[in-house]
Amino acid sequence: MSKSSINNFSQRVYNFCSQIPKGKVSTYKLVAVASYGNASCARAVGKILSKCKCELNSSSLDSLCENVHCYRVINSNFSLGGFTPNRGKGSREEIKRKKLASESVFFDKQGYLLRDLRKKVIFKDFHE
DNA sequence: GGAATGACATTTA
DNA sequence: CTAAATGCCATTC
Repeated sequence: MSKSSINNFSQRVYNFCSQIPKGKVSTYKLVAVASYGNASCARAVGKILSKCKCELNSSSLDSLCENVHCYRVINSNFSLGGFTPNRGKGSREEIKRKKLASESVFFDKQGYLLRDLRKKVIFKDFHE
């Protein structure tokens, strides 16, 4: 019951996230606006993406994330956010940064998107 | 149906 | 920029 009613939400979240092109990133807020109409459900978006099977087995770092592009979604304040609050080397946040760095999207040592890139790599042009 | 949860956002200090 | 407090909402227990 609780699933079939608003399940479109999860569908849209995955759909829009897969629209983010390589070399660009978006935010939970923008995904929320695109999939729900406003940013109030940004927190729910994160919960959905947390289950996009981004389990990183030490064997294969490049997992199913490639299909969902969930690592291309960052916080609205341009910080990496997401993946896990656990910081330090070897953490998932580190891997998220590496993945984005491989697409020329760099973050400073504090975990914030470089200012020069903020108006260039933010993707917001979602479509149905 | 209700309480707890979380890869968030905004405001204030 | 950091930190704390408050609001938000789909999902989960």
